[in-house]
Amino acid sequence: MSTRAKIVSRTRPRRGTASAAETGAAAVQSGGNLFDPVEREPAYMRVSAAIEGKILSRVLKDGDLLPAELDLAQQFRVHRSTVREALRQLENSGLVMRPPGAKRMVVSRPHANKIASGMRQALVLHEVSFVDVWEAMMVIEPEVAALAATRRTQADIEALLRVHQAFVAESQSAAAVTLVVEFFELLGACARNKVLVLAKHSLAQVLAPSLGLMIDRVAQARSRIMVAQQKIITALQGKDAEDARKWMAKHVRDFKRGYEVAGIPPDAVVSV
Amino acid sequence: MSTRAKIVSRTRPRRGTASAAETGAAAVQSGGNLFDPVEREPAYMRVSAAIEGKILSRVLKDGDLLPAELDLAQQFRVHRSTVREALRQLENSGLVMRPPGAKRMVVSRPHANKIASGMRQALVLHEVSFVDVWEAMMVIEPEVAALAATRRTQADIEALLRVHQAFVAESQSAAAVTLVVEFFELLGACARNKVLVLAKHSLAQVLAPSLGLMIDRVAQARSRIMVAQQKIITALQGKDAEDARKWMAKHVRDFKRGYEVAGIPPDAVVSV
DNA sequence: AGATGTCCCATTGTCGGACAATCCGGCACC
DNA sequence: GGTGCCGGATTGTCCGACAATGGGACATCT
Repeated sequence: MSTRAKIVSRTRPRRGTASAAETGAAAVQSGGNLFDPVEREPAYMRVSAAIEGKILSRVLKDGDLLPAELDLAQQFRVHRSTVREALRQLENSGLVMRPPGAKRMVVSRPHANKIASGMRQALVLHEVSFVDVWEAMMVIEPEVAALAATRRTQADIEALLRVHQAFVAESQSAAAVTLVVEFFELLGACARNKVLVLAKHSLAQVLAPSLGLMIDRVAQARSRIMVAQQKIITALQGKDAEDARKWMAKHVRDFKRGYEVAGIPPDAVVSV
Repeated sequence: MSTRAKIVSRTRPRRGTASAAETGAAAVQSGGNLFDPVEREPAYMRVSAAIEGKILSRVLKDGDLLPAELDLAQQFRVHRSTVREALRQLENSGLVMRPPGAKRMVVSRPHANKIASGMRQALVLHEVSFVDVWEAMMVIEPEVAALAATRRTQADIEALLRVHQAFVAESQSAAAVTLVVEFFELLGACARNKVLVLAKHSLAQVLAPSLGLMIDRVAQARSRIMVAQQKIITALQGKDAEDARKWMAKHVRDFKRGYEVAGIPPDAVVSV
């Protein structure tokens, strides 16, 4: 035994590291390796996985509030610090959150924003270029517009009109970009498809900063955006999917032209 | 002062709670509220934000290894537990990871898998239905196929052929689903667009489980998949974007038919 | 009654310190 | 060259402590 074992030699059970070799069957199949790598998973992982499991299987529902840290620590037979590390993971992935100015944490469904910011991080770090994002928009947005045309309600139209008019009014201010993005978001909502909304949302997030730059530099950008929005709304109003698709495609294509005119190289990577 | 202040009244600076009221300007604009909510952000948040910043701004590059926990603790003037909580956040978001069997953590770009699993969680918790996912595939996959047709290399074709043949050979086994998914992934790679690959990847992940179910239940599913893959490969080989798009659309449409035949209700929500 | 102050407790955020397990590099030994 | 042992570095986990805050319950003031 090491000489470093000072005074006390507390035989602590080392809870996190023992139980290996669980998948006894099918050992001699994976590429000739007789043994699988022994699995050593830290306790904080297991704790967070356990809680995550309860959430995903809806034993813990949206809005429920989690037991206190000490409570959890006792249930898992683990120290509070360990529980806290697990909680930080869950908090980060958006599965639990703390309403501002509250102590206990509550279970929550990750909001689109959470996913989008993760996506943005990934894209930034993978040095994705502007054309990549644009291409994705070119694929998704027109189809979303077409879907929106068939599913929009009257309330949708009115909301879109409000945002459009706000853009017309404030097209010179710095809020213009926000309004353009909001128009896209709203249009996504009309399509009534959560998956596409999520994807769109991320794209918009990533694009927004450079979009602002472009709008500032290109004189006719604002008027072209106005026209496109107008045409799209009209198409939605007439439930004309084909027109909606067409105008949205034109709208998105304009972005690229705008970037060219603004002198932003198309392979510029998106950044924070 | 509370009677609970035992013996020692360590005047600890309470690092996390002080510096409020930083945005002095523009106080009287947000809906008539004179004051912004005072910002109390826990120290572990600040630490993780600080490290995240260094990563996103590439001061810490992919592959660099992070300073030791104690080191960080000293730099941030904070306890090691606090640093560890911050690290758990970064680890969870995929910005740092630990190569199996190493001590120090290394900076890493979040892999597509990481994002996809976050996306999957979100979709599950938002009770997204199968049609939603399918609709998204209907939008994305054909366009990706078209892009792939114009950009594929000879190596791509060969890789696709290998997977296709593996599917033909093993189409009866349980590995069949994996191979179908892999075909999609590979096709995405041909399109040379990271954004679309990311989106596709998530969709495939979400769809895979129920897809397995469907293939097992529907007799002619396998042969239809074979034909579609064959046609798609041929289209890619001839760089025929239009054909690629058309066959992929057919391929994806088949999935829905398969679900109908298999008796899986189209509005069944995806699950873990 | 309603507003306000007081006291206590539960819970979180943070800290200091401790130890075992493990990885890694070096060094003697065969 | 391979092998085994040693010590430093670092992580995983624990223990225990305390301040700050939120939330009640309750008394008090008007």
